[in-house]
Amino acid sequence: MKKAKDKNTEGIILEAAKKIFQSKGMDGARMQSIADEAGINKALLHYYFRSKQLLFEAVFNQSFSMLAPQLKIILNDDSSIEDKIRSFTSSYTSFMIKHPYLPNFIIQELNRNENFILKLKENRSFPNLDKFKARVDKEIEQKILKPIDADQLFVNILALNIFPFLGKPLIKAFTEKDEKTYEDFVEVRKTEVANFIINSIKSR
Amino acid sequence: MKKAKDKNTEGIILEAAKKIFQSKGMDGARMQSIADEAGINKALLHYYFRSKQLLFEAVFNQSFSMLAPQLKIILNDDSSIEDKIRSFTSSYTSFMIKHPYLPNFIIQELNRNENFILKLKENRSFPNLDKFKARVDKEIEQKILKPIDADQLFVNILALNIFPFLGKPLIKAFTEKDEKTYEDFVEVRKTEVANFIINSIKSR
DNA sequence: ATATTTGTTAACCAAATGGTTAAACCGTAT
DNA sequence: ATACGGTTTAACCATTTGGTTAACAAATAT
Repeated sequence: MKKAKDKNTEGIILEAAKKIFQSKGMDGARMQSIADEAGINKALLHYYFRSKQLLFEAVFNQSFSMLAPQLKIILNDDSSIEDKIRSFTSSYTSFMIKHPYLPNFIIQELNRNENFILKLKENRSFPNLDKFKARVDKEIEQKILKPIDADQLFVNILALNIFPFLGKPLIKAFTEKDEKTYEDFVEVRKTEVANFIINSIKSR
Repeated sequence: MKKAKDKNTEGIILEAAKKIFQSKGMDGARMQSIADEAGINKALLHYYFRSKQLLFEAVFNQSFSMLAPQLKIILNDDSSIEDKIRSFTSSYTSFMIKHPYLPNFIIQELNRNENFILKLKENRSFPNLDKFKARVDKEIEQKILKPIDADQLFVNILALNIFPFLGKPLIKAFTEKDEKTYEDFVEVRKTEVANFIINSIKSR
């Protein structure tokens, strides 16, 4: 369970906290569970991170910042919209297969605390749609794409990629898939979702 | 705050519990808050619903069963896939505008307790995809639709419709919309999402 | 009218929970 | 070796929380 170099207590705590917070959420997580998971005394949590709230924020910020590199693919890359969509869809899905709790965690906590996202927007290099929008509009003008609002397209791309991880229990039940079948189903989406989107927006 | 006929305490409790549970979740909700919201003594909650868990389940089941009529549009209707998609997209979005907490609540609690959905699957008339699948396959054979896996299509439809409510804070931040602009954005989706899907799957 | 059942409340309780404290531990510089 | 700094722990604390109890109120039956 412990990471690379031993005795990096702060890192061990963060790792344990990430695991507990991501699966139980802020309200459901217990400081004692995090301490147990990290194999340390509960007081140490407070020694390193003062309060549950601050520990949570550390975990949340770290989790959220894992998304940025993914979004860069679609937002700050110079390739065509079609290429952006294909590479984002494939890369994002691969990434989330490795971090299945991440989407639900982020979405949930953002909904729990509306003004949480405001902090994020100020501080870090928050994702910006301008370049993406410009490219969409350009390709529409060039008749490569059919007319579509860039925001709508962006939300569609996110929706199709993220939802399978958010709604997994629901989808598994509706489509009567077991764990293995569901994994295959998601794997297929790496290419199918891109085709689905491009089919819809490309001029012919 | 009180509903129609006064003195229906059980109903008042359920209404209050729905409000609190939907906005705070199972873990974040406090029995005292629910009692306050209902304007009654906390002990009455236990008098009518024994425990927090049972009260929660009552709320959850009621909330979940609100979805069934919506899904019927797409699953058990005899119209064409195109018509199903158009009417579902419009009707579902209208419905969720009126119940904005519902999607996040359901998704969140299903993720929190995986075997929760098993109970649902047994008891009630759980949504079934068979008819939808048959119709998709039929229309593919008739060359009305391009080949597509019905499960994938179904998930795409859900994703595009539900995600704007799940990811609202995220989307608002990314696309820099305020509350009003976001409402308009969602309103537009009632038709745009249907067009987007149909564009993608229809043969020409 | 009166007994009985149903509904409602204030006060209380035990367990859980986030957080604190004071002492112990341990590596390192003196 | 010893004093000193940061690190770690066991024990503790105050508050919160879900849940209970016993008494009271209000219908309903007799």
